[in-house]
Amino acid sequence: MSTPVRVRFCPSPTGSPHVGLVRTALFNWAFARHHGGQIVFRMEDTDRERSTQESYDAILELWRWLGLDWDEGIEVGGPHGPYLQSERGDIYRDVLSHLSASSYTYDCFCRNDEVEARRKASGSKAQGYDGFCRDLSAEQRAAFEAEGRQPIVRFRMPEGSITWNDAVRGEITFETENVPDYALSRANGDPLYTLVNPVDDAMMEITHVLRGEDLLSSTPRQLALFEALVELGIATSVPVYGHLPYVMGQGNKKLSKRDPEAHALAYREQGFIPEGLLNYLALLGWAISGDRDVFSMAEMVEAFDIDDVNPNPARFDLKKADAINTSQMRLLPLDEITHRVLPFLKADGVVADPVSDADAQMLELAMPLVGERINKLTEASTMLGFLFVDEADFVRHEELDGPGKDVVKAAYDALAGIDTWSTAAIEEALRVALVERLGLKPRVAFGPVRIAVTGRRVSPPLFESMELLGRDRSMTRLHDAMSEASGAAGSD
RNA sequence: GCCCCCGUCGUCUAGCGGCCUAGGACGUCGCCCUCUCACGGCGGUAACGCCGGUUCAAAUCCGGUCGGGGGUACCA
Repeated sequence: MSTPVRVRFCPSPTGSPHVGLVRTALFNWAFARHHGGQIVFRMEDTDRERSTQESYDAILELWRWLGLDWDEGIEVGGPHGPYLQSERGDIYRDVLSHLSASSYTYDCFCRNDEVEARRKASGSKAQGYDGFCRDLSAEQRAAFEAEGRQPIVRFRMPEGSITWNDAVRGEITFETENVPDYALSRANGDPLYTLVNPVDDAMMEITHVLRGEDLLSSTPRQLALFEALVELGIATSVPVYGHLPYVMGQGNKKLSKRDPEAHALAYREQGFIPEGLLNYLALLGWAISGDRDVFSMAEMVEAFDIDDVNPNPARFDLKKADAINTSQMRLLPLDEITHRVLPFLKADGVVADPVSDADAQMLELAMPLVGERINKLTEASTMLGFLFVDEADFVRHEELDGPGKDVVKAAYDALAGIDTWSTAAIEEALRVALVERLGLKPRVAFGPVRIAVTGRRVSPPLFESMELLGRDRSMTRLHDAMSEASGAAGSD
């Protein structure tokens, strides 16, 4: 048996969580679960300026909604804590001192403008730090300190080349001459991502680092640091790195926080179900097979592996996301849909919170009519609202024209005479009166009636709706509609 | 500039040397079903960036080229 897999979620709590972040988490999750491994959740909040509690909360909320669970870390604890980087300062300082004692790092006193000036003077076209402070003499150092300068700590990149076998891209090599010495800490002593990310991966015994392609070019320096950590006994081994493709927006730019479709939590608000979002996101860079794209997370876990991931960037396509969500909705049993739709109905004021017995009863009767008709949870409110509203608050969202009013009148008259108020009886009466007697096409016949009774052009099936609404309320609405219509049509 | 990544229908992808006159899905177009909507059914549209090479055989391997993207921070 090989080493058990350990992966991590390590978001920075800055801003609203991005769908790309979720995709990365999903692949890590599926990978770990597929291999029976473990997932560590830590928060990378070393950027005090940008980290916020709101973002932190939003991320956890999102993960829970999606069902991306973890085994160790934030809120569940574990043997490698704390899992909040802002609480690991002592650890980083300690690592830094070990690194420094073994000359893996050096203090750098340079200011940016000085580096810039030197580059200009030398005519070099290279970017990045020039290594000026690599081998400072005691005198030079003393002089800088006398000026009151505070040094930052830089990692001393080794000579030669660095190669790794990327889990999604295969072998990648960088010459270290193209990788400048880089900063591990700020002048004020605060550790930077470049330090804390590999250090935590080492100490938390992460075996596979699956992350966004945007971090690919920082991998050689992390690998170099890792070698140092191994030498120092801080890390036991170097993890496998795999760089997942970008999630792109419109055009050729990566999906930015400014794009509305980038915000993962917005999908919940729009009525997506987790199964739908996750399923769609899984398709961005991975496929379960050549002829299928709707699947459960259990199926994904069963089938997923990292070397099947496609390295090309994927464009986020909202239309397809919608379609996948619809397919997942169709897979839910009716009572589950009802259960999930309820919070939306409450939020929209369609039903009271808590739900009254009468509303609960109506809902149970009405859901079969809309369960297969809605593609998002939010659609239930507009579709069902007419059944729950008080007559005094009922509004028709569509106008009825003169002919429409006549149809409603005919419908009213036809329904006034029926004995039993049932779907079949209502349909029979209306068909005879409107289609047969008046010779109307069905859509012309039932359209005005639908508007009169439900207030909308689009509704659940009409006859069933009327049965549920009941005779009195249906007749009242028909009556109101034809009266109002005649009044409104009078001037035409 | 330098370094790195990527390159199959409009989009997401299947394909890992012959099963490919390239398959599926979304989109789109047409038709059917139909009391609206949604669903569903049928059919059409549309791609291996380009040039060389390897091979009996290349979308699949290699090289180049072009194109796109990313990095080049005391951000992550």
